Amino acid sequence: MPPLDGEVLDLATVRRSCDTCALRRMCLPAEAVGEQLHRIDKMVENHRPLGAGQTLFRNGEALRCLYLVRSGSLKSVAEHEDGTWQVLDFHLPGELVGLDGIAENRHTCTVEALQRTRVCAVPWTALQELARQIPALQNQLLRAIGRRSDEAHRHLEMMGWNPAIRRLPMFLRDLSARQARLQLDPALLHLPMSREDVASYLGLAEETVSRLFSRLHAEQVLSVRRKAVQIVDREALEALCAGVSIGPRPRRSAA
Amino acid sequence: MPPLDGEVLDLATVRRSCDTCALRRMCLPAEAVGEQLHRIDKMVENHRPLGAGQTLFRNGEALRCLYLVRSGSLKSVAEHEDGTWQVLDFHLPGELVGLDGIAENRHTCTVEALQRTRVCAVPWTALQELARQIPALQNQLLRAIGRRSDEAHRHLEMMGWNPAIRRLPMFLRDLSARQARLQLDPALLHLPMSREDVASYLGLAEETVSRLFSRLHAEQVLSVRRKAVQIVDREALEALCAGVSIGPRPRRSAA
DNA sequence: CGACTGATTGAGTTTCCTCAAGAACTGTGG
DNA sequence: CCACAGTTCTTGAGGAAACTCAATCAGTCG
Repeated sequence: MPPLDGEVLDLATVRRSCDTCALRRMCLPAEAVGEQLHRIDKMVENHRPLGAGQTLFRNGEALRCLYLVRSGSLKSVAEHEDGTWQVLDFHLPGELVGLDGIAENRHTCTVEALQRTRVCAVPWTALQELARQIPALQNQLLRAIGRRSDEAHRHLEMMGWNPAIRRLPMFLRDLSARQARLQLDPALLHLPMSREDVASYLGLAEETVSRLFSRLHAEQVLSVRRKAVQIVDREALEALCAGVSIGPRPRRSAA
Repeated sequence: MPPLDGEVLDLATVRRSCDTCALRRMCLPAEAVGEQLHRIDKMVENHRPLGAGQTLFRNGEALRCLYLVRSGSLKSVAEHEDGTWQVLDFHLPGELVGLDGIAENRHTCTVEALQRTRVCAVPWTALQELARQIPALQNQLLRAIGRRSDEAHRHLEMMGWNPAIRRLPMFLRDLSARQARLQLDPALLHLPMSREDVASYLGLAEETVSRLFSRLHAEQVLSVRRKAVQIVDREALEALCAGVSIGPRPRRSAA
């Protein structure tokens, strides 16, 4: 069996308590102390590990829980009526999943594990109730949802006006930063998703993504071997991210 | 002076109280009753009307209030470092504005009036506090933020894999539905934004949008005269929205 | 070791962008 | 009230980025 990706912290161990969890600071109980922490802890359900390709929940299902990724990774997929689909997000350890169900009390996308993945499950009604009692938790929750739409907006900005050669570096930079937060080497990426997934996420064709990887490899910006991607020249990568935009011309300052 | 757009309900009148507001059912106090309604009402600040082009808040400003559009319309604009910008959203009466500031306690985009516009302002800290006391309000608030990211995701889906000829009809259909909620004629649109704004929102060039309007006019789907757009053949418009997608091929059902 | 899935590369085509010019509307001042 | 200047919108021509189709090349798993 190949070594699992993203297992450098002791994330793979079965959850004991929030108190001892390596991800606590990135999680909902980030600011909770003592008794509060205990109440949050009691609420969390264990959830059996997901194998690659298994779904955490499906589009249309009622919202039951929010999930926090402990180890592994997942993707959020929007499924269209005509059978096409689109990757909306990837989820790494420490990230909250399931927020898509809040508006309608029903999930609006399907979340699927990209590899063997463990999550903590937090029942939504209990969480809402507890948030009412613990102001810091309410705040944490509101901000988590807010962050989700900010991220969607950043995704939108990337898709809107950047050529492909800029999108892929931006994606890799983002992944790298998220790895860094997990105390993993920010230069050594193990993409858990397929080229097709990356392409869908970036709004490009699979072939285009593949060509770009090859090109960046040839130009010594990356070292690419299938899913193992190493950032060889970070400055060059950043330069690509910052490359001249082809968006609308700068506006004259409005009234 | 030309007649203002979107003034069919008595939205233009100065706010008296949430109790008598035509937009109440779409607003935060939707489910509040009696004493609760009064407490929400007391919290709302009057806000002077904005002229076309004036900003409600700017990118980077601290989050002070959420705003509810009473009449008129606004756009959310993301401003990039290199001077380019992108329209992320349009806001019509009954819609909540300012949620972009929640994650970081600081606004991440600039919101600008497209025409003469009135809003109600709700101080954020007071709202948070009150939400703690009124569960229905907390729920309303969480769902409002959740809805915002769902909308961003739908926007993303539209931008990701639809040809231009499909994006514009989808945009018009969306606007039409939002007008219908305001009890305005869903077939008669008065676009308050410029072609450039529409183009930016759809991730297209201004010229492309213009050409598409002309084409849809020629094909009797729309009647277009500058900002006055009439949906002549709704079925045809829907058909365009549903047109064959060029996204990734349908997935075989995953494990 | 062979079949299968996923990734890469090539060739040709399409969509949509850019640049550029002209038309329509808006508002201002004579 | 009309003429003119400034915007905004429309239309045309040409080109480039990225897509589709198709074939080949790893790697993986039974």
